[in-house]
Amino acid sequence: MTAGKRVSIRDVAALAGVSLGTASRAVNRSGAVSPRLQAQVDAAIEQLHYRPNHAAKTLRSGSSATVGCLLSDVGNPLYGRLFRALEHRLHDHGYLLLLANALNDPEREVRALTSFDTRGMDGMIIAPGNETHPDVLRAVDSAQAPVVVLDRDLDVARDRVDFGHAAAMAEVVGSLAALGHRRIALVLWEAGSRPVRRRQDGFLAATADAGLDCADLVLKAATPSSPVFDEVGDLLAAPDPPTAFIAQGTNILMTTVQAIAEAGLSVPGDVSIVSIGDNEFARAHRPPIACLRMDEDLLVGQVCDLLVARMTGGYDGAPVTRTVDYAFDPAGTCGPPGGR
Amino acid sequence: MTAGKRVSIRDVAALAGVSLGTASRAVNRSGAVSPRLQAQVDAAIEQLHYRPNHAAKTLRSGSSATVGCLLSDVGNPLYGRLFRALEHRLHDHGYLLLLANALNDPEREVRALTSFDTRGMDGMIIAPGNETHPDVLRAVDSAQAPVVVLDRDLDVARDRVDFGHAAAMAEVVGSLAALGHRRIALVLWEAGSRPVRRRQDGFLAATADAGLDCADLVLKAATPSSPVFDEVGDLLAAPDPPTAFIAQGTNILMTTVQAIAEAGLSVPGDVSIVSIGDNEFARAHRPPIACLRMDEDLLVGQVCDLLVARMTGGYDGAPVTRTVDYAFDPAGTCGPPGGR
DNA sequence: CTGAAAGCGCTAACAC
DNA sequence: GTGTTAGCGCTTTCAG
Repeated sequence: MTAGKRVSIRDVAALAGVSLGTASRAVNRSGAVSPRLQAQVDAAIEQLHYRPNHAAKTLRSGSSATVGCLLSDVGNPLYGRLFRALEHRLHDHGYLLLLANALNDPEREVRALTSFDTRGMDGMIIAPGNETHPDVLRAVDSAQAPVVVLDRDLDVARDRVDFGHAAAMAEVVGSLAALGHRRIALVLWEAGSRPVRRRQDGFLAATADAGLDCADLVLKAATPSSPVFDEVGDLLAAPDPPTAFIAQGTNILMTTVQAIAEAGLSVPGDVSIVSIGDNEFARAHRPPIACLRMDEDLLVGQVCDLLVARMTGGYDGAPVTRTVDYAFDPAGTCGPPGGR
Repeated sequence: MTAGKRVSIRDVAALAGVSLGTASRAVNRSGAVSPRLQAQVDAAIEQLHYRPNHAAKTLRSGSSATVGCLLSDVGNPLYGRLFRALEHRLHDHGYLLLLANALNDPEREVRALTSFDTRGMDGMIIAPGNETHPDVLRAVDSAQAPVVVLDRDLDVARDRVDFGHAAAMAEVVGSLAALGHRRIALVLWEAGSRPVRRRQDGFLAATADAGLDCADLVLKAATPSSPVFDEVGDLLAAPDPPTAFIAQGTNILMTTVQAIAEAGLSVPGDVSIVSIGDNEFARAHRPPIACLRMDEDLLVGQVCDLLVARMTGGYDGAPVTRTVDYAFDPAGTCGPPGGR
């Protein structure tokens, strides 16, 4: 709203009666400046309402103090919370976060990646939905800045932070099997990406290990927001129905719970249920639904440590992969299979 | 990952055998360039993998092609979806969106605002939680770029887009009263900000207009994620209990529904329920919960039209305020009060 | 239609 | 400690 010409560091230097260089050093508190001159500069800044021009700084210094974040959709609370945590953490290191929702569209993913590159991001945190699309791979590969790939199987030489999906499935299945369950269902959504793939593989391996045959109990919804009401109902009405459900995502979890209730079954009396990931619904449910929990701080810490080390030159060796595991507490909605 | 010096437009010009100016015009398709030279430049771009440097462009041209977005929390799906829609729309106009979550902390809000200013945002879309904090007001007021304030009562001379909360409450209350309800409860969370304030005021006005006295039926949770299970239960157990609930936000809605079920009441047989805002839970519920719906496209359209007009100089008159109304369909969970 | 030249605001050498 | 100077890569007059 304030009119008039934009004030530059030159104006500050002039008003403070110092040189350009000293003004710059004073503004950024880089290099040593005598207390007197520092005070004069501070006063001038205050008086003129001086704000450094970020574009000029970026151009000259080569660093934008910005990290690009490519996610499929912050409309999904999981990603929303992740972004918020990343932002918080990176802010402490002096970085701002630029967010791009690519909605799993390869074109948008490429566009976001090149945009990050063009804008001179100091680093990128990415979880593209298209793990094998050549254009996406090329864009990731040719990025100038360090990249951390988040739980995706991209065939590029980049740092990664993966979720321990298989271990999590093993733990849940083991826990349910120990309670006496022999028919366990896994309900997730159809997607080509790592999390779903690994969960399914892990589930099949874990059930096989436990001597169970549950391959017919893997249910796939078309999208994360497709209701699975009818499918779960059918499963429960079929001969030899599941006595436990592992459900991924809020919507699938909700419609699974609805279908169980509709079938006249109680939780956990008749049927046990486990949510992959924590969410509001699981917490609000009575009793609270047993969850595979991801420690957000731990996750974000791993990602940021890796990225910051690269950005600050603290590490420039071969790409590394870190795995972050889920924690599981069967309390609440897991119990012995009901006597039906 | 590619090593070597960053390629500049100079390199492109040199390889294409044209001058700097022509290269720039060709790259941006600004000004007229002969087809022959255009082709040569295009070839050089391709060959060198040239990417324009955004900082330099911004510095020189004075426009960053970026819009700053200040929200309280994208972890809240409502805001997540809003951001996604804004991003989509503004992208069509050539802008990228920078997101800052301020979590209703005035310090972070000021920081985000000055950060936007420093970085030369072409525009800002803001919904600060602190509507009266002097530092926040000053920061909003002194921003260089056009600002659209989203559903907040900020005392600054800026464009605004407000939600029609009072009209929405009038419609819902009218609809419930017409069904025969005389005891209607409003459950929301304690916050100083416009949406809650306007809803409460609108509700009280609408119930008074309908000749109802429901002032004792306004329930406030401490935070959007505080369960209201017990409070709703108490309300239902009290003499002259409500026969209808209007609930704001997923978590409050869920715990309200839980409490109703726990009290042995059915929806909508005994008790009617309306959700302020659409969400996954409301959709997954059987029957689907009646919602006050905000047309996201309409909302985002209003915001972006206003902002884009300002940014492109299409409008520079006095600040304007637009109101976007909710749509309400009582189907699903609204019916006549139950015979208890 | 094309080329030459100026400079956006800042930092980082380099001298003093 | 402080001042001077040279650009970072780009757009944009201004001549031709």
